[in-house]
Amino acid sequence: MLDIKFIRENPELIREAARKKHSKFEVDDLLLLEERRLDLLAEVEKMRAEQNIASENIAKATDPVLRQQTIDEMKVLKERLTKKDEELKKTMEEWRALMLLVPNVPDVSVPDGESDKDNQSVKTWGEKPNFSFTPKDHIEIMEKLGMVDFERGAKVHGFRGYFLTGDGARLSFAIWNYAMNFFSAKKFTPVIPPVIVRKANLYGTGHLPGDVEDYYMTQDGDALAGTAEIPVMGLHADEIFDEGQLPRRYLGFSPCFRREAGSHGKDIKGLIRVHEFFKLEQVILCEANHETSVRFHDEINRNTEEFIESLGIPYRTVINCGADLGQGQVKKYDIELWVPKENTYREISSASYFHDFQTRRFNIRYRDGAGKLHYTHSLNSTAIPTPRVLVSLVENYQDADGSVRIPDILQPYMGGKKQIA
RNA sequence: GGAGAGGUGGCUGAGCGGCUGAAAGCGGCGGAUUGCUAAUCCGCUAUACAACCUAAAAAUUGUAUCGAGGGUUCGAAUCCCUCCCUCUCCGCCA
Repeated sequence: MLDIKFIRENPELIREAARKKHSKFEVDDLLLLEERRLDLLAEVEKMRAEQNIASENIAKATDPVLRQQTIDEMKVLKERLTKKDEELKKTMEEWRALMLLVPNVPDVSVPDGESDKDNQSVKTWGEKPNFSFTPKDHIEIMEKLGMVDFERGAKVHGFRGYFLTGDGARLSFAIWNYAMNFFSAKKFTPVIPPVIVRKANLYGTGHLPGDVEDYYMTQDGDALAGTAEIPVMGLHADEIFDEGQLPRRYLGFSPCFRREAGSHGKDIKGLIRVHEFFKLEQVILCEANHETSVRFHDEINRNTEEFIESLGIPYRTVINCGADLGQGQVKKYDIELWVPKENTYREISSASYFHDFQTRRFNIRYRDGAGKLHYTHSLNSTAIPTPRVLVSLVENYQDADGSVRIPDILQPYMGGKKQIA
C-alpha cells in the first residue's frame, strides 16, 4: 500500500514502477477513481455538516413547531445523503481494491529485466570444489547415507514429499542451533510464530491479493504461512512504538508451506522445491528513513552471506531485476549457492526492503522525538532455509567414497563428528 | 464442544439516545515553586481524511473514528441485528 497523496502527486513514478515490474497496473484508472472519490466525499461531508448543525438546533429548540419543521427537513436531507453515501461506498470499494494492486516503486539501482534470468551478479565468493571423481547429486549422496527418504516421503505425503532421516535430521538441527547462536549474537530476538494465520496477514505482507494460488488454506479460511515473515510482521500490527524501541530485529523460525502451483515439472526431484520446509527468517522494523532501510538491507543480506561463508559453501549474490521483484519490494538481493552436480547456483535466500508498503497495511507505527507518528519501515531476509541448504552442503562436501565431510563450524553441533559416512 | 463476561484515547477506566472526541487517573509536554533530588501547583496533550493556505508546513474549517459491518432515529459510544476478537469456568487434548 502506498500513500494516495504520494500517488496523486507522482503518477509517473507509479507508471514507471509498473513498467519495470512488468505489472499490468494502470495508475490512470486509480486517479480517475480517486477524483470521483474526492468529489463524492466532499458532497457527503457537506450534507453531514448540514445535518450536524440541524441536529444541534433540534436538541436546543424551544419552539415545538420549529423543531418539528427542522426534523422534517432533515428527513428529506437524509434521503439524499443515503443515496450519495451508497455511491461513495461503492466507489471506495473499487478504490480499495485498486489500492491493493499499486506496485511499490523500485529503487533506481534495480536493473531492468524480463525474468530472473536478468538478475545481475554482484558478488561471488568461495572456491568451487575440484573433484578428482565424478561428483554425485544430493539425492544419491543423501539416500546412500540414509539422510533422506523420498520414496516413503511420496508414500506418506505425495508429490514432493520427503523424510529427513538420521544424519539428515541431525544436520538440520545442527544448522538450526548454529543459526540460533549466530543470529542471536547479531542482536536478533528468536521467535517461533504461529504458522496458521489470518488472511489479513497475507494482505499485510503483500502476498495477497496477488498470490492466492500459492497458499494452503484451512477449512476455517486461514492460511498456512509460506514464510515466518508473515506472522512475524503481524506480531506488531496496530501497535505504536517509541522511536527508542526501534529497530526491532527478529529471527523467525517456522515451517513453511508452499503449494508451488504453476511450478509443475520444475525441480521435481530432490530437496530443491518442496511443499514444506523449515526456514529461519530475519525480519526488521526500523525508523522511516530510506538510508536506514538501505543500511539494514545490506546488513541482513550480509548476515546470510557471512553465515554461508562460515559454512564454506561457494555462493554468489545477485541483485534482482524489476520483473523479479514482488509488488511491495523496493529492492531485493538473492543469495545463490553453488550446486556442483547441476553446475549452477541455486537460490537459498532473498533479502528485500519495502519502505512503509507493508507497515501501512499492518498499521505499524512509531512516535518520533517530536511526537509525530510515522509508519515504520520493514525488511526481511532469509537467514537460512532447510533442507534446501543441504543440497549444496552435501554436494560441495562430498568425498569419493560417498561420505560427506561436516563443515568445521557445524561439528560441535553434530557431537564432534567430522563426517557422515 | 458447553456456560458466562467483555471489547472506549499512549495506558487504566467512567459514560448507556442530543450539552460526549468522550469524565477521572496514569503517562507525556510546557510553565511556576524549589540548594539538588523528591514533592506540590497551573496549563496543554488523539488520529485519519478533506477544504483552505503554502515552497513546504503551521493555523483555521469540515467530516469521520468508542472491535468490524449493517439497522432503528432528524440525531447512536449509548438501542437492535450479524460477524470478529479477548477473558473466565467446565469438558477434551500434546
